[in-house]
Amino acid sequence: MDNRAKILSSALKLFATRGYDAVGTQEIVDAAGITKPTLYHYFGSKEGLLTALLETHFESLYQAVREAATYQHDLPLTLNRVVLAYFNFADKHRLYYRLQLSMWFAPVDSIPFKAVAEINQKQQQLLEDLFLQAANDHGNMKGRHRMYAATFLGMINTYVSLSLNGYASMDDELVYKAVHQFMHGIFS
Amino acid sequence: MDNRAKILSSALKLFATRGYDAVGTQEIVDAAGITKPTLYHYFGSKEGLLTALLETHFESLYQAVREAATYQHDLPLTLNRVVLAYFNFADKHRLYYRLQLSMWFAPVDSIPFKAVAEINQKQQQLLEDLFLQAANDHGNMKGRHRMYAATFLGMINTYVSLSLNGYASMDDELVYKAVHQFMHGIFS
DNA sequence: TCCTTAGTATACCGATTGGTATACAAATCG
DNA sequence: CGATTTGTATACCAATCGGTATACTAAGGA
Repeated sequence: MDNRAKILSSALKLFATRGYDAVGTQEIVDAAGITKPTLYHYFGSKEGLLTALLETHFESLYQAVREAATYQHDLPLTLNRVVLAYFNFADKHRLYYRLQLSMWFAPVDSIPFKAVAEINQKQQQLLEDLFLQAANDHGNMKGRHRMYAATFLGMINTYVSLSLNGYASMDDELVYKAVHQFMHGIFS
Repeated sequence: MDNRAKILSSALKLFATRGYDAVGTQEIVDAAGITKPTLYHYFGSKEGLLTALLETHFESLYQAVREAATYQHDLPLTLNRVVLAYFNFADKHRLYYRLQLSMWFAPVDSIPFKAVAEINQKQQQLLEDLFLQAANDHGNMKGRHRMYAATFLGMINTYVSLSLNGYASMDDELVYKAVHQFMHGIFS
């Protein structure tokens, strides 16, 4: 692992568990076993480090969700795939997903929120497109694709958060439960 | 408005928009028009100020939700009341709800998370009790009260967040939509 | 009136903040 | 080989961090 990777790894661990603003650059470089000029050589600023962290990890989540979210006239199947994609990713990159989750509702004028805004928007867009297409096959869904996208992602993040904190496990059963509840509610 | 109230007000605005760790005590006292010893006289520490902020505002949310969540063998009605209670509160105390929301998924080892943990637990407990009682009338809900509570609160917070950012408005229609989706899913 | 208490300001504390000027070493390239 | 680029450390910067010692004022009770 080269120094750049060491810095990313240390920063991920610290940001995800204590928060961006609560962790100083000195602590990061100490944990990485290097010094500050090296950090600033690779990332330019503390904010640049955070951005690089998101760019490094988000791309693979984005690709996975994008593939899962291609609509083929079977909404239940597609939603299952999307939830599965999120669960697989979050389970494989637990620390990173913790970080992304902690930035999801960050204060609007904070650095973390600005850094994560594009990521949130890209996820929202993928899901909006999906529900927009699905509305062609399910007339009663028309005009609600934005709400569906937001609440679906909200539900996924709720389940992931429960799992990351040990109150559930991201297995096939939870995927089924999540999708079923989203589609049919709690009464069936 | 006395000095204590001035400090609480300034701190709320700053914490909610920029985040607890990103705002220094000096900035808070400057905004309040007083000096540091006054802040430490009333709150003891920066963390104590945050705690006082939560205690000051959460109680009225808790009372409102507790009344709304008393089950009388009509789950749809009760859920409507709960969502309405949240919307009314969040709309009346927008800044505070932004703060509470930003701390909801805060990193586990951060001060904000520890400060908000009890609040999260109390809300979860209210909703768990509700779904536990409801499960007596709806057999197919049995054993899922924890999940229902978590996802219901997750959905409420998703809707509130959308509204606080201007993508929806917390009116009766949104209450109906939220409850309907939670109970019957998206297909009806 | 005297004493105590609450509240507030001035001025300061050591530690840490994000960030950098300088120098040097290793690798790369012509 | 010599020159240039990349990477890294030492040592430092002004500014800010959370917090406080001291002194003062105003108010209330005995």
